[in-house]
Amino acid sequence: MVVRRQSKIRQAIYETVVSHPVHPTAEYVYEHLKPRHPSLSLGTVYRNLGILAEQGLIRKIGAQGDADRFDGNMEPHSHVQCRECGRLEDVFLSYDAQMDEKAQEVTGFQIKEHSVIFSGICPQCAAKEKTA
Amino acid sequence: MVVRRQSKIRQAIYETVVSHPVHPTAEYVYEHLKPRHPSLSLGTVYRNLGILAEQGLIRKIGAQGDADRFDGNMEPHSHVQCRECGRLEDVFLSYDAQMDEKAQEVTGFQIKEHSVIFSGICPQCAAKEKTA
DNA sequence: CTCGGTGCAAACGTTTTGCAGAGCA
DNA sequence: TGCTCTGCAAAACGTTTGCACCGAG
Repeated sequence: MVVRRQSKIRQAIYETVVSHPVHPTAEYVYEHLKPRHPSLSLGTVYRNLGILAEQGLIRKIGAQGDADRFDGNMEPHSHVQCRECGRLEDVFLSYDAQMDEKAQEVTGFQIKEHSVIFSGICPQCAAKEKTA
Repeated sequence: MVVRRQSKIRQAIYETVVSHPVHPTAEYVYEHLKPRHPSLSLGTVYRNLGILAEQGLIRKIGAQGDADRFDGNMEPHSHVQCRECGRLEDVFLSYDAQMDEKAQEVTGFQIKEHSVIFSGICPQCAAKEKTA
């Protein structure tokens, strides 16, 4: 597992994650690619998502919910998750490096980075609640 | 499942989470209580952790790793997680409510709160790395 | 030709759930 | 007594892994 070869499937998986701003799960990527790659197996999707994340080409998001979700946008940014429907979206706010310094002082850890997840209600679910 | 009764086991589970600042998993709580409550079952631990979280008495932490972890400290605070050993600790920094306002403007979500997770290397693992 | 990648299926660890019986109010 | 809670076991769910074959370099 040292020198990686180029595989069509891995490329396709990568492109799926990058071009789908919904922050897909492995299952989602699998379902998306299955029609054009009928022989694709779910294990391969998991393996490649892991490899891509390890190589720093995509990122695994630590969100609430059952399945891991992936993000193809590597610019530092945060996420919002809807409490009702689980929808996960990007939030572009400037990265506050001072927080890392403060946390380092307080904890004694060598802080590398931080991630922020906002939690709330998305516009669609807010509209539904008014109806109900 | 509407009116809750008081059960000794739920009380014991709650106290375990509150008094163990390691942010225990369900498994941890189970192992901790098993000696004094030999009939305890893991399913009951999961059920009660879910109930306690739903009631706002404890909090489920969205950290990296296999098993869910719980926190009995309900004051708003953040967490650091060690990349090496997975250790999870509290970080007390003042809550920045302005971030919620900004995120609300940017996303259109009704933001209720945000959580911050720092990632880095804990002092113990940093020491080990020097040795290696 | 070699070694990494893939498909398949079995296995794993975590969490949920259906059920019958126990226990709190 | 009525309804919740518990223990148990099975199963659901997401994810990982062993293996034999396939395919890129």
